[in-house]
Amino acid sequence: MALVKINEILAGRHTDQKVSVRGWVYRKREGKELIFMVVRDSTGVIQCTIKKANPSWSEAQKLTIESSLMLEGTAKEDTRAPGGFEIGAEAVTIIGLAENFPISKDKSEEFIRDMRHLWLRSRKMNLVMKVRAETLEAAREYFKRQKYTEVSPPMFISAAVEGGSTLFGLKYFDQELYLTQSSQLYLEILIYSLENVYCIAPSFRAEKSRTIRHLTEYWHMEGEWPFADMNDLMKFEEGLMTHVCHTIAEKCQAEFKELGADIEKLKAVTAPFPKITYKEAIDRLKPKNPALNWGSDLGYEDEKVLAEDFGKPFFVYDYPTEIKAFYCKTYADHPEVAMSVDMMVPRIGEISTGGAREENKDHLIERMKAQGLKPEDYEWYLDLRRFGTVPHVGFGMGLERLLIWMLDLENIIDAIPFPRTTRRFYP
RNA sequence: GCCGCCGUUGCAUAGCCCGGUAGUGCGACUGACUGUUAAUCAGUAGGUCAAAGGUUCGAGUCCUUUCGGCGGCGCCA
Repeated sequence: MALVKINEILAGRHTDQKVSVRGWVYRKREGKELIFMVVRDSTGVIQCTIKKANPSWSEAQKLTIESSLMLEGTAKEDTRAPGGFEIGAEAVTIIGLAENFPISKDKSEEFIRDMRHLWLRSRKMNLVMKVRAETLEAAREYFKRQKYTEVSPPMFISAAVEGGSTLFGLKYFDQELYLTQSSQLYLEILIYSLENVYCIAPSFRAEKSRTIRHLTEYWHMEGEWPFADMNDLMKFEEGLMTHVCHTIAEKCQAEFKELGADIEKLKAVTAPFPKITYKEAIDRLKPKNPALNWGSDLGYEDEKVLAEDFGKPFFVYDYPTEIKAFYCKTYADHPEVAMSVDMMVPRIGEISTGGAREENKDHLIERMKAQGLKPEDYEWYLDLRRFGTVPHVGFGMGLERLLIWMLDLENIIDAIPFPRTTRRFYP
């Protein structure tokens, strides 16, 4: 008897054949002559029936929600069954009898967050995790096609990438270390050997943000490469975003359908994206928000207004130097403007930040001092400018922010299996 | 960091404004019934109302504080 996956049966590939499935009880309805067992595995759910005359009847009666089991029977097409197919069970074997499952149809957000380890079994989380995996795969595929080498940066670091206020500190034997908030500086080291590099790794931020788009631990897709400028950077980001959206639209149709997410939005993503400068953004927003001036940070509300206008991913670039990090390259003829670019999407705002990096050692030291940073803390970073410095660019994109936009998720915590927020780190 | 909302049985909730024996649905258990779609019907069990203090003859309800949770802004991806 062939051991099969449930989605194969639902695709009609085993109709009228004897099959064996392994999985868990998703629903159960018990009658006097007939028991309906809805069984799930990693690929889907299918209704199974067993009649009272069957020797396994008493075993089936014992089944509880989320018990694991092996079930053998005949796959049949049946319009009465949800999904159009069902298995007429001939033998049922309980593998692990489940206790009373705590998650039922009445559940609050708070409760399913406490039950995350069990909620991950839900259809919703199952589907989102599959889209997440496909997204990672599509991103890697794009980087690889463009001849980028995947590298592995450290999570323990000794100095901050930016200010330092958002770093998690930790005891490292007798020293104080931090968890990385971006792998950018380490990618910058590696371009001198491998040229085009990328990584997909966690970033940690100790921001006490209380929103639907912040995690303290999130997955960061970062790329960095030499001999490139702002145009190259935006072109690459457009290409990555387009490739990921189109690949997901093709590969995850079933997941989007069951989740009720809009797949047309992904198909509509095409390069080139709209691009506006920071100054143009300020001019556009000024009538609605008179408080904005050159030098103002664009707030989330401002970004949302812009995003609603475009209705799709777009870039804002050329920000004031004073609101950007020390490593941002500035224009030689007007140093008050930094070569920095954010990609924004509707509802979420920023999903990526990138820019050209300052390659001149003396300018870099000036910028560090202006921001109250000690150049001696960044000796190895300055060495990169001492030994064969090169113009280079890079960016970082938040994987979970990309996912909540693609899937229309209400909260970023559903884009990652084990979310860490300011208040939650269990399980 | 600032602001707002919430906490009643395993789960979801009513009751709080206007103080007077804590009610319902789901789940569990018992039984009936059913090609059912997280079915339906009958019955049973299940609650120091987040904690502490205060007001009161009397507090789930009013007041204060604390704890826990959620969200908005700031900050960011």
